[in-house]
Amino acid sequence: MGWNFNDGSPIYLQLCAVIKGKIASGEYAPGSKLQPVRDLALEAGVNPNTVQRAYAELERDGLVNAERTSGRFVTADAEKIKQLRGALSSGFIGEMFKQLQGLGLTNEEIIAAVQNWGYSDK
Amino acid sequence: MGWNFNDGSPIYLQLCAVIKGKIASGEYAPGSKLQPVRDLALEAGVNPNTVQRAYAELERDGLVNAERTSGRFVTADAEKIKQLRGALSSGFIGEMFKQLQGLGLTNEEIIAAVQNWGYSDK
Amino acid sequence: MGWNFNDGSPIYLQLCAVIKGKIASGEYAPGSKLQPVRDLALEAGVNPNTVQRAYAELERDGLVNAERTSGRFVTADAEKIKQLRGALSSGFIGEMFKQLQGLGLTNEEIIAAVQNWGYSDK
Amino acid sequence: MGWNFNDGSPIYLQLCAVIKGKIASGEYAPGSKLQPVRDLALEAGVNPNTVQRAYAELERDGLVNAERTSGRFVTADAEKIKQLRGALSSGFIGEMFKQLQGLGLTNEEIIAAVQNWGYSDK
DNA sequence: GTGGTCTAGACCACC
DNA sequence: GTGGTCTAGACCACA
Repeated sequence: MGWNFNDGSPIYLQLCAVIKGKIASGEYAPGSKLQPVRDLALEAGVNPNTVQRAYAELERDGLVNAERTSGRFVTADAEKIKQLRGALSSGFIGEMFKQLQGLGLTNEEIIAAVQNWGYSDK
Repeated sequence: MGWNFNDGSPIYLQLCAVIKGKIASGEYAPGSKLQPVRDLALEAGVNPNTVQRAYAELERDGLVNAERTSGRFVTADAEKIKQLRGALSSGFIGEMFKQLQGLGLTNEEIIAAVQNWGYSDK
Repeated sequence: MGWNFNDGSPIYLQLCAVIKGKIASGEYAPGSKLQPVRDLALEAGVNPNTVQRAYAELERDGLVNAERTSGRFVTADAEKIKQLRGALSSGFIGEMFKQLQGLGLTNEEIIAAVQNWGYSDK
Repeated sequence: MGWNFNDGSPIYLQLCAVIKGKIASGEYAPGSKLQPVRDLALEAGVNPNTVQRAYAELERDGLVNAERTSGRFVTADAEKIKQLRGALSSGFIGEMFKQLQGLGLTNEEIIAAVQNWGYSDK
């Protein structure tokens, strides 16, 4: 897997974002165990402290729970995950609206274009 | 204007993208003069050759025309600009679909979410 | 091989033209590997960037494909090469017509002269 | 008029070629007076000796005659001019055949292509 | 070792 | 002063 961090924002936030995506999509199943800090740090080529910080962030959001002796686990709370999905979706949709509004399209035009795309295209 | 280049992709392509956006949105009006290569290079803090390359790319796309001694100008061809808007819109929309499909949403759910977002507005 | 650049037009375009000729004639077979940028630069006595630019031009035309780590290859698309042959032929023929029309010959006279030349052979 | 000399061959030969073209096409009418050496040298931005040499070459070919006191004149011999036209035409046609043969076309294919071009195209 | 990008700085043609 | 081209040399990603 390619862990690339090159967009200028803090690496720990980029890590968070990627992990959130995997949780939201189910790639990291509810209740499953996350990689140990050191493993992920090695795999991603970053400092373990950076991973620690990312995990802490996710913990604060209630998306992962730390079990002192056995590692960290994705929350089993389906509601939490559903909320996360909603938040991420909202973010992507909002970003799209922002861009298209910047091009001068109205919300109505945007919605029409999205419908068009979604029904006709792959 | 903030010219930030920090996302890992080639600078000349990022320059292209930004300028395309400005042309598509009308911020750079059809037929108007673009900044001279050296000026933009100075302003963006990059080498003039890099700007040259970006402009050359846009010229190949037919979005700008170089007039040997007087500078470069945004195309006055409204059709070209319309096509550009379409292409950019499509790109943003497609990106959103890709992200949301990655989260496990169907196209129908995506469209519904977009409608929701667009009508309640941000 | 003699790489001479002395006709006033940009070197990278002359490079393009020569290489196109070799591709069209089959001297560079479809799918075969092109010389690495640095090799050709050395052989032709020009800067590697100039060769790079020529190759990029050919790539944009779809005549060569770059494989990141293993080099550039002539397209294996026979149709592309056939089109190239057509374009080059057309160019040479058009040039001849232009010259002979400039001498005051009609198209009919030109065609007759060409037939004459072609059958008696040189 | 743009007198450009940048193809690597001796300038006096390039001058000859251009002047021959003008004589053959009738732009320089039979019997008409040629520009004085110094005028042409000035206009073309070359050394008068170079023009002198070009004129001498044309004189040797019998295409211009020097009248010691009044200047040089295009030959009035229609046959000479006709021959010149033939020679130039032959040269252009031969060049085209060479190029297209180099692309792998047979003489028959070349003739067919020329007919095609001459009848259909502009 | 391959292609790809970037910089720094030069020269040219044009007007 | 404008765009266009070229050189020299550097660094990066990839494998």
